[in-house]
Amino acid sequence: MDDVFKALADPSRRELLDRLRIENGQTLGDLCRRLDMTRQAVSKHLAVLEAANLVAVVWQGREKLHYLNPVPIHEIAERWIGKFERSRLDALADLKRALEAKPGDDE
Amino acid sequence: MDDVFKALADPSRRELLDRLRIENGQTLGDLCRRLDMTRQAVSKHLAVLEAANLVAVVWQGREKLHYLNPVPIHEIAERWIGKFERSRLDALADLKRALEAKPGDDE
DNA sequence: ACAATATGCAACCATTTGGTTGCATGTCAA
DNA sequence: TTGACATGCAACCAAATGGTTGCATATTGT
Repeated sequence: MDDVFKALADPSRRELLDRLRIENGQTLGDLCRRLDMTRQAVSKHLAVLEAANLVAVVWQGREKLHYLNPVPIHEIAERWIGKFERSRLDALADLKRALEAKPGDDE
Repeated sequence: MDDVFKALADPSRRELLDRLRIENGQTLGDLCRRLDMTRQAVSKHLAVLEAANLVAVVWQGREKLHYLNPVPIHEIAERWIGKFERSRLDALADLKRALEAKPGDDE
């Protein structure tokens, strides 16, 4: 799971995922267009995304097609973010209480 | 928003958030216990979390109380992960189709 | 006043990261 | 077959990251 978080931490990689979300199954070359980076840089980013299992790859002759795999993101949403969502309002209440309590300590 | 992703990318920092979720309003010292790291290391991580607005801080004398702020995580869930959840099944279908199409190309 | 406690700040270090350039390899099309 | 195209691999580099140690500062309790 750490791989997924790490992969999502980079804006360029999130951009790549966004592009695949808009048009799935693009090649390296496709993804390079208008992405102010070298092909090799993009290639490295894609390797990270592959390692995190966020994109799957299908070779078609000399072309490598990249497909978005939404499963890991879904799992993070379910298992990790979900936890925080559940305690969200409690945490906000704690915060509010703490912020109100201290400054007016001197009554 | 990038700050939030970057902050969430580190396991130690997610651990810290987890601890605050379990018990909100802990001090630096509290958070250091059983966290195999120097106080300064923990302090740096907390600084990153503060910068990302994921924890809020209330000074109480010489103690610094840390409170979880769930808002940024909520926003990411809503605005970013939500997008991918929405196109989730389509992407899975694309993937499946691509995987099935190529290997059995030779019919 | 003073010692203990809770924290901050700065310098330093090793490793990782994001990027580059150069060259090699495999596939398609004429 | 041969040239153009799509990609991979490796070396290299600067900057960011995660961690340390040492010292400074502020607050508390006796």
